Amino acid sequence: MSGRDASIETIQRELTAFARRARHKASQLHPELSLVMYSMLDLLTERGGCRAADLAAYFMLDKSTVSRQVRDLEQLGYAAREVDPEDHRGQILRPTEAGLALLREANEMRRAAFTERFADWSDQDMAKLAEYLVRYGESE
Amino acid sequence: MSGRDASIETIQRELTAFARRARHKASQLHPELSLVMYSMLDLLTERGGCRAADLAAYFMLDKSTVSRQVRDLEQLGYAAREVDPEDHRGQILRPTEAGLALLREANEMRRAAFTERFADWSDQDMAKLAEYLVRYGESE
DNA sequence: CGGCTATGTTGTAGTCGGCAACCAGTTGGC
DNA sequence: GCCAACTGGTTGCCGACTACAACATAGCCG
Repeated sequence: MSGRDASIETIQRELTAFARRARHKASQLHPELSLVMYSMLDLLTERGGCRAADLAAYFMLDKSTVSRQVRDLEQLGYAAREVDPEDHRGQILRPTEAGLALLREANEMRRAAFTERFADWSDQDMAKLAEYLVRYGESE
Repeated sequence: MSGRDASIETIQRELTAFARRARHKASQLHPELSLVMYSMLDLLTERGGCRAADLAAYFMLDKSTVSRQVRDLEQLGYAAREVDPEDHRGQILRPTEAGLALLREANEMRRAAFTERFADWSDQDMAKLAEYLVRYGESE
């Protein structure tokens, strides 16, 4: 097996291992916000508002799934919807103040856990891992 | 926010996004085998047989969940059970020939998909990503 | 033997996800 | 202008996965 194939094996095994543990750890880290809702709120904040179709595309989820999650987010008061003035079919989703506060809190808890995990990493290595993951994510 | 914190934000977001997409991709790659069953079959093969309790501990799943998954694996003919001769409470689980063949095929398909995804990556970058992921996984 | 622990199974319920059918708004060809 | 095709979103329905609790069975130790 070539070095390339060995790297591929390692990468797929590690990413799969991560996927297996993600939900378990997520519920431990911030029990008040499901992983899905957290991720969606995070993307809404990152992009400063987007449509449900964008969420569905980004997370590779069915639009019905996104529709229900968005409905719950709105009912919990963490996100608000307004009709897109440029296209009345769509809705612009934005996090509310409560949503932003919850997100900040959850982020801080998660950041603390990650900080501990990366205690012995150099700044350069962390930046490079982040860069690789973005590059990998973009190829999906 | 420091560069370190920014890296942590990116890493956690990308890894979470990966987890969300993992199941989706897994079902596309080998529809006949769920990600959980694949992982279990993989561990059974790697360890050359183990008990349901070991699977539960490794995947951080409830024993009832494992029990049902194992039952399905057996009904599909991909795994076999036998009472542990040393402890009649437990069962030794082993992949069948069909299970091994399915695992080989799924592995090959996955490897091919990853190969395509990394087509424009240099050997060095792939090796470094693999190294980072292993290092990250070890800290879990 | 009698309590305690460990291994699995089953019942129940909740969450997440996809598919299909549907409605509403937009776009493009005629 | 008008109808067809497409897009964004909602809802009904169902299957997959998971946890928790209750239970049966088998070993362990006093």
